[in-house]
Amino acid sequence: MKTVSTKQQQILGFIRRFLAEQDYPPSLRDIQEGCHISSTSVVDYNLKALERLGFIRRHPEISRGIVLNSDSTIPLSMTPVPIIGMIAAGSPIPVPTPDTWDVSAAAETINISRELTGDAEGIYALKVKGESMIDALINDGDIVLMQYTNTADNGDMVAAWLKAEKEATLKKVYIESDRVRLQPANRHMQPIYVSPDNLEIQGKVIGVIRKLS
Amino acid sequence: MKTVSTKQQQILGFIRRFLAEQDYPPSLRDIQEGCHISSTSVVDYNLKALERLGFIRRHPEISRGIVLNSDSTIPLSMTPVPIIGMIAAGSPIPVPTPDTWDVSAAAETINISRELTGDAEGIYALKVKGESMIDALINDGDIVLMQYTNTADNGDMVAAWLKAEKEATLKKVYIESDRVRLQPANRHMQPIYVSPDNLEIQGKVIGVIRKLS
DNA sequence: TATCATTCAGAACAGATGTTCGCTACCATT
DNA sequence: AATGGTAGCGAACATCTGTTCTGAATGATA
Repeated sequence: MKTVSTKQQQILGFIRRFLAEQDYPPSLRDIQEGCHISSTSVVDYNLKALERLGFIRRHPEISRGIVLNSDSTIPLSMTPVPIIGMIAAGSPIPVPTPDTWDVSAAAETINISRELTGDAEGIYALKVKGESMIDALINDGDIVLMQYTNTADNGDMVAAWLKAEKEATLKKVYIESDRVRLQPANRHMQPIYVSPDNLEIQGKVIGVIRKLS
Repeated sequence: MKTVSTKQQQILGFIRRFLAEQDYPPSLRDIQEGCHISSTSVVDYNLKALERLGFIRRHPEISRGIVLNSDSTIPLSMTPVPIIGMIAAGSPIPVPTPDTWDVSAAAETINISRELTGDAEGIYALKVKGESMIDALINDGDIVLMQYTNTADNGDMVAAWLKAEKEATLKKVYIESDRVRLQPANRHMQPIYVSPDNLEIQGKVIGVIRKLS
């Protein structure tokens, strides 16, 4: 393993935050809890990796003997984004809570270049389950980058929940006089029309990532 | 006890140094060794005092959970000086070693305002024993502030060791053609003359402190 | 499928570390 | 001399904390 994994980035970020807040370094168990890691051995394992990669220095047998190396800053060009759950046609869309913002609280994260995320807050990701989003040009296994919002401008691609149909979908929204047009990204497919009352916008899609092998 | 004792200043200084060097706070035992304190309980005792006085914050039951408060800097106007021994007419003058420079290594220290010490390094103190220095206007129990040096300029008050007489004395030195004049601070008293070979200058007197109750 | 490296889980261990307690020493005051 | 507060000593204790070990998933590779 030559590159720093997302878990290691979480740990690194946690140490940095802990240091800023407490003014003393965290213990393994502090990191364990803070990053929701199951065992101290896993923390140790990853800290060793981080040390090997030169991000931190450790003082053996000394409590809280973790020192951040000056160059341990995660490149600003990348930012970890929490993957807060799955999105599928038939199941409710996971909604981020203030807690899930925290990268260290997420079970899974993905590193996104700043070019995609910008500087915005409230970025999270959903993993697409099933092929129901095909008409949005989104396939099974894709990662959808979301920006938290309750509203949307015309033309925005959003994650929408259709209350009556109990269906999640990714579409472009166009607000028309008394109804909302949900337009598939695939221009050859037909839009659907829903009443504003039936629509719940769960977030704005700001990107899609497809990892093929 | 409303004021911070010299031992507490030592501890404070040690914590600051340790933090600067290691980037993580010291344990009680680190402080114990670093300040040559006999028991961790004494460290704990003084840390509690320091916390009460607002110099530090402590996180109970957390290893190295010591945080310096921002205002915990020892006032620059004061600097602790090690008292490395006694000076008496008939006994050799204690000579400072590189080890004794360290305030935290000294058995006793005294806080001196910077007006007296200046910014110089190699400052130490001697406690005067006996009344043999009366002619230097120095009494029993006075503290003599010394600056480490082997040489002296004309007119400097020095701690001198007369080899032949096996005598320690505090006098002003004036180098004359082939001899050295040792002039008492008290102008009414007569100088003595010694050969340069018979003279060992142990340090320059830069101040005298007399504590009268 | 078989194999190997990576990552993790869980537990146990040993050492590091903060806390506490009874006792002593010193010093100023009564 | 008696007293009380401050400071220190030394040891014991409980917890915190880094380390280690065995075994199990997991994924990539052949």
